[in-house]
Amino acid sequence: MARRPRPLRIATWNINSVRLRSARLGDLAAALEPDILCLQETKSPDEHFPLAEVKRLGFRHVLMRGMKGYNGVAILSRLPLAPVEGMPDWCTKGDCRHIAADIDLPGGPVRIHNFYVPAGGDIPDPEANPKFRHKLEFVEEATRFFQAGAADGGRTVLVGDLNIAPLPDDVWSHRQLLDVVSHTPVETEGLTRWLATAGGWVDAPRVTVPVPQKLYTWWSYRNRDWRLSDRGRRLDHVWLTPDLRGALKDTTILKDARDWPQASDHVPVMATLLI
DNA sequence: ATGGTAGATATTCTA
Repeated sequence: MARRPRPLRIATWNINSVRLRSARLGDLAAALEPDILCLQETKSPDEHFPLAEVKRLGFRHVLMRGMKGYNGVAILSRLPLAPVEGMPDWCTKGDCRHIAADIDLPGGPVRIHNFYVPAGGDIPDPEANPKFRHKLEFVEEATRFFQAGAADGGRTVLVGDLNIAPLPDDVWSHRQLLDVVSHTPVETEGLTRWLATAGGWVDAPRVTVPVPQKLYTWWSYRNRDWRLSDRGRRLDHVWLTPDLRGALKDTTILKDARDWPQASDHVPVMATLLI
């Protein structure tokens, strides 16, 4: 008798300070009911992470990698997690931009990679701008990591703020953003090479909302009225290894979160798998 | 063409 597949909801959110916005985690949990929630830009050393609050919300299993002031990632889970050890120190900077875990599930584990790719500064020139060079090198290193077989075990979900909007319909104006960091050809081509690793990742939100529909996950703080101007970009991603393509049931982009009190400039993205 | 806002931290960096 075949086991009945059950929904597994995996969400990602650049929270832009977990200490400032810990109360919004309850709003997110109520709205999306994720089983797994991956955070980026927690901006908190691990000893100051609001762990008790997160556990009260039902995320009893938490892995984090934080530092003072910047960066920081975490995986919150209702299901048991096993940390994946021995991951690279990306660009040898020790700067808390990646954490990985195995979720214990019937039929075997599902591996989660949670990434926070460098934003890259303002000037899209790797010679003039070390932050942009770091971004390109980070994406190349991640590409080599998966080319070398890091997801060959299958059943892998890669999420995070990748800080690149790869497709023309992932930005409000393809033409006007071609020389803006996050949508330059050198970045989108780099992300496309990363996407082609692991046998070809499935870009989950683009399965349920195909091009040429516009799809954004981030709206700048520097707009008078983000909804009216709608100058968004799709910077936050959920990718699946090909063996999970058939399990993909739906995706959700929680646009309403951009209007929450003290909103993050990113909104949560979730994939529902039947697994 | 420019500057606009937000967060952590410390008087500036990152986004």
